[in-house]
Amino acid sequence: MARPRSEEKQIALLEAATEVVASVGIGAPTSVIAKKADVSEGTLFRYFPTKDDLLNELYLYLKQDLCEAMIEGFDRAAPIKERARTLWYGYVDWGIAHPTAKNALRQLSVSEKITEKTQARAAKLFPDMEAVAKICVGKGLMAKRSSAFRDAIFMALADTTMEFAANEPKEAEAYKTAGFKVLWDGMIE
Amino acid sequence: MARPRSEEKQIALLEAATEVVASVGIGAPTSVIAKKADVSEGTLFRYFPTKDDLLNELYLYLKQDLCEAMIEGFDRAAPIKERARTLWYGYVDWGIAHPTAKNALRQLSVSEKITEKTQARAAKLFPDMEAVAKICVGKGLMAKRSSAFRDAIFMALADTTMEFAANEPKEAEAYKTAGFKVLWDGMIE
Amino acid sequence: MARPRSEEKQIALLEAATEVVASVGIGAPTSVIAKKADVSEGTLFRYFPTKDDLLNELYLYLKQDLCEAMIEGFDRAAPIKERARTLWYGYVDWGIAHPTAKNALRQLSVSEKITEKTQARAAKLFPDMEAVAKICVGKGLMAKRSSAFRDAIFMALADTTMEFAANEPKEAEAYKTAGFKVLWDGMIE
Amino acid sequence: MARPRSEEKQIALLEAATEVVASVGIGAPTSVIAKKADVSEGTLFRYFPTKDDLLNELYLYLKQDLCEAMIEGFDRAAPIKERARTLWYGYVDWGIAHPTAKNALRQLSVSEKITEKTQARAAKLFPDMEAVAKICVGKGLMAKRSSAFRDAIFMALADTTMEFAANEPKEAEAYKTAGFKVLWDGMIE
DNA sequence: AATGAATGAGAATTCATTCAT
DNA sequence: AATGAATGAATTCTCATTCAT
Repeated sequence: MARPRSEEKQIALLEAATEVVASVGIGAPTSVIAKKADVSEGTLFRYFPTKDDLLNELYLYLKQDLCEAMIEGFDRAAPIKERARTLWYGYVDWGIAHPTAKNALRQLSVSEKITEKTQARAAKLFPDMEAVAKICVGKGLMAKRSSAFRDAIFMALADTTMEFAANEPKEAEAYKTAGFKVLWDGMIE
Repeated sequence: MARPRSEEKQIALLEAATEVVASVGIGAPTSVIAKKADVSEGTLFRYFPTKDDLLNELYLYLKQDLCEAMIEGFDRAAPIKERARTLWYGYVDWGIAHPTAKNALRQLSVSEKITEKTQARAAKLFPDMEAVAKICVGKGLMAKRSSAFRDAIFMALADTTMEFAANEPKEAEAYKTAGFKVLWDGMIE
Repeated sequence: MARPRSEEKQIALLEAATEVVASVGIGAPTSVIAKKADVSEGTLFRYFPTKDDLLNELYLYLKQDLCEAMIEGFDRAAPIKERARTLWYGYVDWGIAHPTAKNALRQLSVSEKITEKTQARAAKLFPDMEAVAKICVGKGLMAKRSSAFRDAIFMALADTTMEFAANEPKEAEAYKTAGFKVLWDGMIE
Repeated sequence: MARPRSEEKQIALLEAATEVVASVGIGAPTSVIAKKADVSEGTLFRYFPTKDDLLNELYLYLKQDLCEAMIEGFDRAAPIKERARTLWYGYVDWGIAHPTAKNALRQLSVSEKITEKTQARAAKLFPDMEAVAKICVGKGLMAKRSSAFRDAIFMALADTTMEFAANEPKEAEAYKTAGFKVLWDGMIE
């Protein structure tokens, strides 16, 4: 990936892509993204040599943001349930606060365009979570499953929860509580 | 009098579409689908006037199959946990047995192409599940949430479970058990 | 051209074609014409081996109708101006009475699909007119021009006249009178 | 900064379209037009977003050319018959000199593709004609008809005349004289 | 470095015509 | 003879990417 100077433009492109991908999906034309970023069609390809590159970078960019939101306020010294709850709320609240980002992320996640490599890089963005999850659910039936499975369950529950919370804002708090209960009671023996 | 329209071809098209959508996603070219179904491009449009129509029909076709698999062996008289388990295994096992179908269904589910109308028709395919789910989790915290939320949680967990079970067939049984535990312990108070 | 039995169907097809061509133009799908004629798609091609054949036959069919309308009430013994007027009103009134037929005819006339041969056959449909026109304008400047030119002028004026008369029915009579005046005063020295 | 959009190409496309539309009609494939203009298919759609847009622009382009030819040499101070004759010859001679343009214009005129808006824009191209026509035939029977009718008669006669003049170049002058006579004697009381 | 014009390989869809029934 | 399902070439239009300026 060439590294042309203006980081500003790079971010403008990623933000534009977030919006367009969220609303139109992976099939979003690069020209539309460029226009929304206030950048010429050609310039997009100076920052991201390929549309697929753009999508992969976008995936990382969004994951990054999400992860930062999740660790915020995380206290290694807190009791285990508290730590789990912090992560849970960090995740769910981020999704509610950034619906387009969340939607774009979902579109990217199911698309075949995100490479293994990108997924690997994404995992490294948040090594803490790995560790935390391990500690959180070190006992019980789940302990024997891979951490990937636990993460996936966590996310599946959180995704569902944020979806409903976003749709019915008045019930948001209730959904979040209910979702966390499923997670906790289900995963801890 | 003329050659009768063959259901065979319609199914060939749906099966072909399943495979192609599973591997390429919603953007799958109709030409590829037609070729895989061993049918001319024009014929595809005789059976499905529009690509979107094809996708919507495919969604119903797959949901239908899934639902049949789920109710199989369902016994209204069985104890509640047994009924839940039947549905759970029906769902998860179908996904493991038909990975491309399951994948295609996921692609369709997140795409904006599936109309409200289609979703309504799909819901009618499986009224039992509604009822069952209501009975299963009539108590506890979840009782206060909408049944849609419970369904969504069910599916989210099952999707995740089948994903892992399909990837590591040797561990399949363990994943299924673990997944069901999360569902049951999490949802029942 | 094969001559399958039912003349009824042949006419149904021509009538259907008239309507469809009038409203959609030469590009009208044969399938639409067949459906409007209450005949199968394949059958159309038993009556007219080719779409172009259908269009050419349609041209003749409409011209025939028009010509019959024109000669009606024609009196060889009447004074020359009267004869011209009869033709004029025959033509213009036909156009007003059968707007779709007239429109279809116009579409066909400008299309490149009508062959020389068809045009020749059309000319023979109405040999009288030839003769009449010759007599009508045997003197003056026009006498030296080809009869084809006179016919064309006649039709150009009549087409224009019927167009306006059809659009403003209340003024129809006035347009017809005005149009005939141009023809007569212009062509007779 | 980037390559400027070349008016040259736009004109090449319009000229190509003129030829192709003249010979094949409105159904002319955009691919053929693009190739004849020595431009890629994609480029055609950069200059004219839609085939219909191309056709409408072509209509204006040709009308423009025709109108310029008509006003050339027009002298407001000349006697009325002279003014009418100038327009007449301007029109007819243009048609004879540019047979393909004339033919394309006819095809466009009868097609349903030319919008009201385009027709309005075309009318503005040549406000003089309106005025002149009014003066020319301010008296007599025609005075009571709408100017649109007079214009239409003018054009119908001129179209017919140029058709014949173009086909028999040796007789061109005679046809033009004869045609003008019909116009003049017919329209002036 | 940035621009946006140019490209051409597809994409979805239509339709005249053929052919099995 | 009639039907209408099947075909596939042709059509309009889109879009990622390249390249002249």
